[in-house]
Amino acid sequence: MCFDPEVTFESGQTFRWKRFVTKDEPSWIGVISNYVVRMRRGKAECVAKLKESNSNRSNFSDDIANYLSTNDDLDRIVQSFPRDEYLQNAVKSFDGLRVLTQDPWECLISFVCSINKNIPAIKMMLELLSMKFGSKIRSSNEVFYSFPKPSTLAKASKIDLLACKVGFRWRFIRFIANQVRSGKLDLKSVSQKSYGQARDELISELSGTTFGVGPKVADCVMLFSMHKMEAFPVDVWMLRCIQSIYSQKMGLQDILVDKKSLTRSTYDLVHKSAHEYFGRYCGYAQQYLYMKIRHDFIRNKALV
DNA sequence: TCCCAGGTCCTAC
DNA sequence: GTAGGACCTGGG
Repeated sequence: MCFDPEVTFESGQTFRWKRFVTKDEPSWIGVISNYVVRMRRGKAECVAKLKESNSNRSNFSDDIANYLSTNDDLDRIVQSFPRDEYLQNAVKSFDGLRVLTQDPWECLISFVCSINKNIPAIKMMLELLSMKFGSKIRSSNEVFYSFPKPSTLAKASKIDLLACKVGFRWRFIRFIANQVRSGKLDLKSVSQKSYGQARDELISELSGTTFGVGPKVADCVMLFSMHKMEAFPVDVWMLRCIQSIYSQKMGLQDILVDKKSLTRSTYDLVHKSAHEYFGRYCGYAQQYLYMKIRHDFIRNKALV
Protein backbone atom coordinates (compact mmCIF):
# COMPACT_ATOMS: atom_id res chain seq x y z
CA MET A 1 0.00 0.00 0.00
CA CYS A 2 1.32 3.39 -0.97
CA PHE A 3 0.94 5.59 2.09
CA ASP A 4 3.14 8.35 3.46
CA PRO A 5 2.01 9.65 6.87
CA GLU A 6 4.26 12.69 6.53
CA VAL A 7 2.43 13.89 3.42
CA THR A 8 -1.02 12.68 4.37
CA PHE A 9 -1.16 14.05 7.90
CA GLU A 10 0.23 17.44 6.87
CA SER A 11 -2.17 17.88 3.98
CA GLY A 12 -4.78 19.91 5.85
CA GLN A 13 -7.42 17.17 5.90
CA THR A 14 -6.79 16.18 9.54
CA PHE A 15 -5.45 18.21 12.45
CA ARG A 16 -4.84 16.04 15.49
CA TRP A 17 -1.82 13.93 14.51
CA LYS A 18 1.44 14.68 16.32
CA ARG A 19 4.86 14.02 14.87
CA PHE A 20 7.59 12.34 16.95
CA VAL A 21 11.10 11.34 16.02
CA THR A 22 12.33 8.19 17.75
CA LYS A 23 15.58 6.44 16.79
CA ASP A 24 15.80 8.70 13.73
CA GLU A 25 12.57 7.33 12.33
CA PRO A 26 9.63 9.73 12.38
CA SER A 27 6.31 8.44 13.64
CA TRP A 28 2.90 9.99 14.09
CA ILE A 29 0.54 9.50 17.00
CA GLY A 30 -3.17 10.18 16.77
CA VAL A 31 -6.57 8.89 17.79
CA ILE A 32 -8.63 6.76 15.40
CA SER A 33 -11.98 5.60 16.66
CA ASN A 34 -11.22 4.38 20.22
CA TYR A 35 -7.54 3.70 19.67
CA VAL A 36 -4.39 5.73 20.13
CA VAL A 37 -2.37 4.79 17.08
CA ARG A 38 1.31 5.14 16.26
CA MET A 39 1.77 5.34 12.51
CA ARG A 40 4.94 4.80 10.54
CA ARG A 41 5.35 4.37 6.83
CA GLY A 42 3.39 1.21 6.07
CA LYS A 43 2.84 0.27 9.69
CA ALA A 44 0.16 1.07 12.27
CA GLU A 45 0.41 0.05 15.90
CA CYS A 46 -2.13 0.38 18.71
CA VAL A 47 -0.60 2.25 21.66
CA ALA A 48 -3.66 2.45 23.89
CA LYS A 49 -7.40 1.93 23.84
CA LEU A 50 -10.29 3.83 25.33
CA LYS A 51 -11.57 1.81 28.31
CA GLU A 52 -15.25 2.56 27.81
CA SER A 53 -15.17 1.36 24.20
CA ASN A 54 -17.10 -1.69 23.16
CA SER A 55 -14.47 -4.06 21.80
CA ASN A 56 -17.03 -6.23 20.00
CA ARG A 57 -18.08 -3.45 17.71
CA SER A 58 -14.71 -2.40 16.39
CA ASN A 59 -11.67 -4.13 15.08
CA PHE A 60 -8.30 -2.38 15.03
CA SER A 61 -7.05 -3.45 11.62
CA ASP A 62 -10.45 -2.87 9.97
CA ASP A 63 -10.70 0.59 11.51
CA ILE A 64 -7.20 1.50 10.33
CA ALA A 65 -7.80 0.16 6.81
CA ASN A 66 -11.02 2.13 6.58
CA TYR A 67 -9.39 5.31 7.93
CA LEU A 68 -6.53 5.08 5.45
CA SER A 69 -8.92 4.30 2.57
CA THR A 70 -6.82 1.30 1.61
CA ASN A 71 -9.39 0.21 -0.97
CA ASP A 72 -8.55 3.25 -3.11
CA ASP A 73 -6.64 2.21 -6.20
CA LEU A 74 -4.22 5.12 -6.39
CA ASP A 75 -2.72 4.03 -9.72
CA ARG A 76 -6.13 4.02 -11.31
CA ILE A 77 -7.05 7.35 -9.72
CA VAL A 78 -3.88 9.06 -10.93
CA GLN A 79 -4.26 7.51 -14.40
CA SER A 80 -7.67 9.15 -14.68
CA PHE A 81 -6.23 12.67 -14.22
CA PRO A 82 -5.70 15.01 -17.19
CA ARG A 83 -2.11 15.10 -18.50
CA ASP A 84 -1.32 18.61 -17.40
CA GLU A 85 2.14 19.40 -16.15
CA TYR A 86 1.24 21.11 -12.88
CA LEU A 87 -0.96 18.29 -11.60
CA GLN A 88 1.44 15.58 -12.78
CA ASN A 89 4.27 17.32 -10.93
CA ALA A 90 2.11 17.51 -7.83
CA VAL A 91 1.41 13.78 -8.02
CA LYS A 92 5.15 13.08 -8.28
CA SER A 93 6.05 15.46 -5.44
CA PHE A 94 3.47 14.12 -3.01
CA ASP A 95 3.63 10.41 -3.59
CA GLY A 96 1.94 8.53 -0.75
CA LEU A 97 -0.80 11.08 -0.20
CA ARG A 98 -4.11 9.46 0.63
CA VAL A 99 -7.54 10.97 1.13
CA LEU A 100 -8.59 9.66 4.54
CA THR A 101 -11.99 8.38 5.65
CA GLN A 102 -12.36 10.15 8.95
CA ASP A 103 -15.23 10.17 11.42
CA PRO A 104 -17.84 12.56 9.92
CA TRP A 105 -18.69 14.17 13.24
CA GLU A 106 -15.08 15.00 14.10
CA CYS A 107 -14.45 16.10 10.53
CA LEU A 108 -17.49 18.40 10.52
CA ILE A 109 -16.52 20.15 13.75
CA SER A 110 -12.88 20.35 12.62
CA PHE A 111 -13.81 22.23 9.46
CA VAL A 112 -16.29 24.46 11.25
CA CYS A 113 -13.29 25.39 13.42
CA SER A 114 -11.27 26.03 10.25
CA ILE A 115 -13.49 28.97 9.26
CA ASN A 116 -11.27 32.03 8.86
CA LYS A 117 -8.35 30.41 10.75
CA ASN A 118 -4.91 29.12 9.85
CA ILE A 119 -3.82 25.53 10.43
CA PRO A 120 -1.83 26.07 13.66
CA ALA A 121 -4.84 27.83 15.20
CA ILE A 122 -7.22 25.05 14.07
CA LYS A 123 -4.93 22.45 15.67
CA MET A 124 -4.92 24.42 18.90
CA MET A 125 -8.73 24.71 19.01
CA LEU A 126 -9.25 20.99 18.41
CA GLU A 127 -6.63 20.06 20.98
CA LEU A 128 -8.25 22.31 23.59
CA LEU A 129 -11.75 20.97 22.79
CA SER A 130 -10.51 17.39 23.13
CA MET A 131 -8.68 18.06 26.38
CA LYS A 132 -11.67 19.82 27.91
CA PHE A 133 -14.53 17.70 26.58
CA GLY A 134 -13.01 14.41 25.36
CA SER A 135 -12.23 11.23 27.30
CA LYS A 136 -8.76 10.45 28.59
CA ILE A 137 -6.91 7.56 27.01
CA ARG A 138 -3.78 6.59 28.95
CA SER A 139 -0.85 4.88 27.32
CA SER A 140 2.13 3.65 29.36
CA ASN A 141 3.70 7.09 29.60
CA GLU A 142 1.32 9.63 28.14
CA VAL A 143 -2.29 10.83 28.13
CA PHE A 144 -4.35 11.30 24.99
CA TYR A 145 -7.90 12.48 24.48
CA SER A 146 -10.70 11.18 22.30
CA PHE A 147 -12.66 13.71 20.29
CA PRO A 148 -15.65 15.02 22.29
CA LYS A 149 -19.04 13.42 21.69
CA PRO A 150 -21.99 15.40 20.26
CA SER A 151 -23.90 15.07 23.54
CA THR A 152 -20.99 16.62 25.46
CA LEU A 153 -20.58 19.61 23.15
CA ALA A 154 -24.36 20.06 22.95
CA LYS A 155 -24.46 20.91 26.64
CA ALA A 156 -21.18 22.81 26.83
CA SER A 157 -21.42 26.38 28.13
CA LYS A 158 -20.45 29.38 26.05
CA ILE A 159 -17.69 30.18 28.54
CA ASP A 160 -16.22 26.68 28.35
CA LEU A 161 -16.31 26.71 24.56
CA LEU A 162 -14.70 30.14 24.41
CA ALA A 163 -11.95 28.85 26.70
CA CYS A 164 -11.02 26.55 23.81
CA LYS A 165 -10.29 29.64 21.67
CA VAL A 166 -13.03 28.85 19.18
CA GLY A 167 -14.30 32.44 19.15
CA PHE A 168 -17.53 33.14 17.27
CA ARG A 169 -17.58 29.48 16.12
CA TRP A 170 -18.94 28.44 19.53
CA ARG A 171 -22.52 29.04 18.29
CA PHE A 172 -21.96 26.83 15.23
CA ILE A 173 -20.37 24.06 17.29
CA ARG A 174 -23.11 23.94 19.90
CA PHE A 175 -25.91 24.20 17.35
CA ILE A 176 -24.53 21.36 15.23
CA ALA A 177 -23.81 19.23 18.32
CA ASN A 178 -27.46 19.63 19.33
CA GLN A 179 -28.70 18.67 15.88
CA VAL A 180 -26.54 15.54 15.88
CA ARG A 181 -27.39 14.58 19.45
CA SER A 182 -31.12 14.94 18.81
CA GLY A 183 -30.93 12.93 15.59
CA LYS A 184 -32.13 15.82 13.40
CA LEU A 185 -28.80 15.59 11.64
CA ASP A 186 -27.95 11.93 11.08
CA LEU A 187 -24.42 11.88 9.66
CA LYS A 188 -24.47 8.15 8.98
CA SER A 189 -27.55 8.45 6.80
CA VAL A 190 -26.11 11.57 5.13
CA SER A 191 -22.96 9.62 4.28
CA GLN A 192 -25.02 6.96 2.49
CA LYS A 193 -26.55 9.46 0.08
CA SER A 194 -25.17 10.66 -3.23
CA TYR A 195 -22.66 13.52 -3.19
CA GLY A 196 -25.20 16.14 -4.27
CA GLN A 197 -27.89 15.10 -1.79
CA ALA A 198 -25.47 14.63 1.09
CA ARG A 199 -23.86 18.02 0.48
CA ASP A 200 -27.20 19.80 0.25
CA GLU A 201 -28.28 18.24 3.50
CA LEU A 202 -25.22 19.57 5.27
CA ILE A 203 -25.54 23.11 3.98
CA SER A 204 -27.64 25.21 6.28
CA GLU A 205 -29.68 27.21 3.77
CA LEU A 206 -31.36 24.15 2.33
CA SER A 207 -31.90 21.84 5.26
CA GLY A 208 -31.88 24.03 8.35
CA THR A 209 -30.11 21.19 10.16
CA THR A 210 -26.77 22.94 10.35
CA PHE A 211 -25.54 26.46 10.91
CA GLY A 212 -22.04 27.54 10.04
CA VAL A 213 -21.72 25.01 7.21
CA GLY A 214 -21.34 26.53 3.76
CA PRO A 215 -20.20 24.92 0.52
CA LYS A 216 -16.51 24.78 1.46
CA VAL A 217 -16.99 23.13 4.87
CA ALA A 218 -19.58 20.74 3.42
CA ASP A 219 -17.20 19.74 0.62
CA CYS A 220 -14.43 19.03 3.14
CA VAL A 221 -16.78 16.74 5.08
CA MET A 222 -17.87 15.07 1.83
CA LEU A 223 -14.29 14.40 0.78
CA PHE A 224 -12.39 13.76 4.02
CA SER A 225 -14.97 11.69 5.90
CA MET A 226 -17.64 10.45 3.48
CA HIS A 227 -15.21 9.67 0.69
CA LYS A 228 -17.21 11.42 -2.02
CA MET A 229 -14.57 11.81 -4.72
CA GLU A 230 -16.66 14.34 -6.67
CA ALA A 231 -16.16 16.87 -3.87
CA PHE A 232 -13.69 19.64 -4.67
CA PRO A 233 -13.30 22.03 -1.73
CA VAL A 234 -12.43 25.50 -3.00
CA ASP A 235 -10.63 27.50 -0.32
CA VAL A 236 -8.35 30.52 -0.69
CA TRP A 237 -5.48 28.22 -1.76
CA MET A 238 -7.47 26.45 -4.46
CA LEU A 239 -8.76 29.80 -5.65
CA ARG A 240 -5.16 31.01 -6.02
CA CYS A 241 -4.25 27.77 -7.77
CA ILE A 242 -7.12 27.96 -10.26
CA GLN A 243 -6.56 31.66 -10.89
CA SER A 244 -2.86 31.21 -11.63
CA ILE A 245 -2.83 27.83 -13.41
CA TYR A 246 -6.27 26.69 -14.52
CA SER A 247 -8.60 29.63 -15.14
CA GLN A 248 -7.99 29.58 -18.88
CA LYS A 249 -8.14 25.78 -19.19
CA MET A 250 -11.43 25.82 -17.32
CA GLY A 251 -12.81 28.88 -19.12
CA LEU A 252 -13.12 30.83 -15.88
CA GLN A 253 -10.68 33.69 -16.54
CA ASP A 254 -13.35 36.41 -16.75
CA ILE A 255 -15.27 35.17 -13.75
CA LEU A 256 -12.31 34.77 -11.38
CA VAL A 257 -10.22 37.82 -12.24
CA ASP A 258 -9.29 39.76 -9.06
CA LYS A 259 -11.62 37.62 -6.94
CA LYS A 260 -10.50 37.09 -3.35
CA SER A 261 -13.53 35.12 -2.27
CA LEU A 262 -16.40 33.30 -3.96
CA THR A 263 -20.15 33.76 -3.84
CA ARG A 264 -22.24 30.61 -3.63
CA SER A 265 -23.04 30.59 -7.35
CA THR A 266 -19.41 31.22 -8.37
CA TYR A 267 -18.31 28.47 -5.98
CA ASP A 268 -20.72 26.05 -7.66
CA LEU A 269 -19.50 27.09 -11.09
CA VAL A 270 -15.86 26.49 -10.11
CA HIS A 271 -16.81 23.11 -8.70
CA LYS A 272 -18.63 22.13 -11.90
CA SER A 273 -15.66 23.18 -14.05
CA ALA A 274 -13.21 21.35 -11.78
CA HIS A 275 -15.29 18.18 -11.94
CA GLU A 276 -15.36 18.37 -15.73
CA TYR A 277 -11.65 19.12 -16.03
CA PHE A 278 -10.17 16.78 -13.39
CA GLY A 279 -12.75 14.01 -13.72
CA ARG A 280 -14.54 11.72 -11.30
CA TYR A 281 -11.66 11.67 -8.80
CA CYS A 282 -11.37 15.47 -8.67
CA GLY A 283 -11.27 15.27 -4.85
CA TYR A 284 -7.91 13.50 -5.03
CA ALA A 285 -6.70 16.01 -7.62
CA GLN A 286 -7.71 18.84 -5.29
CA GLN A 287 -5.64 17.36 -2.48
CA TYR A 288 -2.49 17.08 -4.62
CA LEU A 289 -3.01 20.63 -5.91
CA TYR A 290 -3.61 21.98 -2.42
CA MET A 291 -0.26 20.54 -1.29
CA LYS A 292 1.58 21.87 -4.32
CA ILE A 293 0.21 25.41 -4.35
CA ARG A 294 0.91 25.83 -0.61
CA HIS A 295 4.37 24.34 -1.00
CA ASP A 296 5.18 26.60 -3.97
CA PHE A 297 3.77 29.67 -2.24
CA ILE A 298 5.77 29.11 0.95
CA ARG A 299 8.95 28.37 -1.03
CA ASN A 300 8.54 31.50 -3.16
CA LYS A 301 7.93 33.57 -0.06
CA ALA A 302 11.14 32.20 1.44
CA LEU A 303 13.07 33.21 -1.69
CA VAL A 304 11.82 36.81 -1.64
C1' DT B 1 -1.09 49.00 14.37
C1' DC B 2 -2.62 46.48 10.64
C1' DC B 3 -3.38 42.36 8.10
C1' DC B 4 -4.42 37.62 7.47
C1' DA B 5 -6.17 33.01 8.32
C1' DG B 6 -8.45 25.68 4.39
C1' DG B 7 -15.57 30.92 5.39
C1' DT B 8 -20.19 31.92 6.77
C1' DC B 9 -23.89 34.94 7.86
C1' DC B 10 -26.41 39.07 7.41
C1' DT B 11 -27.69 43.35 5.35
C1' DA B 12 -28.46 46.64 1.82
C1' DC B 13 -28.95 47.43 -2.82
C1' DG C 1 -28.26 37.49 -6.72
C1' DT C 2 -24.42 39.69 -5.01
C1' DA C 3 -21.00 42.82 -2.99
C1' DG C 4 -19.32 44.22 1.44
C1' DG C 5 -18.76 44.16 6.26
C1' DA C 6 -18.71 41.73 10.79
C1' DC C 7 -17.02 38.04 13.25
C1' DC C 8 -13.04 35.83 17.77
C1' DT C 9 -8.31 35.73 18.16
C1' DG C 10 -3.28 34.62 17.65
C1' DG C 11 0.70 35.53 15.05
C1' DG C 12 3.60 37.89 11.67
